[in-house]
Amino acid sequence: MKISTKGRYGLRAMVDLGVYSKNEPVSISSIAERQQISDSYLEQLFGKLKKAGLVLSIRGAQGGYQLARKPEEISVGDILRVLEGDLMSVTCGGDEEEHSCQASDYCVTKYVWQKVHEGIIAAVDHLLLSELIEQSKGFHGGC
Amino acid sequence: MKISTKGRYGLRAMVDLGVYSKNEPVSISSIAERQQISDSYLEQLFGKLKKAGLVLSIRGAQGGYQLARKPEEISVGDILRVLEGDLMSVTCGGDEEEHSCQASDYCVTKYVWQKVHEGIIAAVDHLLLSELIEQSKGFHGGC
DNA sequence: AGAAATCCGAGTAAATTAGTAGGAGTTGAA
DNA sequence: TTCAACTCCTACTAATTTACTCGGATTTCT
Repeated sequence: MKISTKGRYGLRAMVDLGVYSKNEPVSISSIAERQQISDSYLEQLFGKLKKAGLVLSIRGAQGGYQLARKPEEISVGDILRVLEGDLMSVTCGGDEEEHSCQASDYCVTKYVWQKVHEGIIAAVDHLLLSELIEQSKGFHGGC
Repeated sequence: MKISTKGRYGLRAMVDLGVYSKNEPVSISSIAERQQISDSYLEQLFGKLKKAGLVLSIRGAQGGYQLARKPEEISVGDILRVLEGDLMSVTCGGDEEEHSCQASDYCVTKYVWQKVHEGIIAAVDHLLLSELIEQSKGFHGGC
């Protein structure tokens, strides 16, 4: 079980965006260069982040992206949910309701996934982008 | 982010094994039938569980598997770690140490994965197989 | 002897992930 | 007013991982 590059790259990119945001928007290519991520792949991620309302875009030359909210109002969970989909599916069998436990909404392993889900959510929803940005500023960028 | 069939099937199988353990060993084929999982796939999973010391095997006719420890001494985390590998890799870049953060053992996103990891571990290590077995007995098997 | 089981490793099909490519539309500035 | 720097969008492909299957060897009870 691990987080995909979407989540990893996206989170780094959002931190980068926070760190390098002045008054002007930040371009994807500058983030990509600093973070050593492919331009076109990052584009895709920002498409999702924009659609989810976490960033704003300014088109055209000298355009780029900005955080849509203050970084203390964006949690790591917000970001990861957009990029990773559900952080932990809670269904028992697979993605959909299974024949073997259709009637009862109870099921042993579902209980387990529920607990794991709660653990993850508690962690990521209490971590704010602002914290990461501050830390990152102190520590000279990096991965 | 989700748990693969290895983890899901394996957990169900371990609960099943606990529920149906009397004095005799329980065969893979019987578990597979009750849980609607392919025999040969389950075999693989039990291979891992055995190697990890969570189950014992008895070979030959009328052979099968038994829990290696009392179910209250086996946590869900024990099982999932065996079947899923690390529950959450904590490295920042990918699987290995990356050039971009080799020197400092600090890195912003690594901090995030660490927190997520702690959340997951806290959840699964406090859930005991015995609890699931008891619940499952009450609720007529199922997924 | 023979059936019922574990054991073991190789092979494969399907799904997902990761990343590319190409081009259309937008805008600021020379 | 043209050009370059951007976002935006969608389709495609390569690589990796997952989810199995298959065949056979070995062990052991009856």
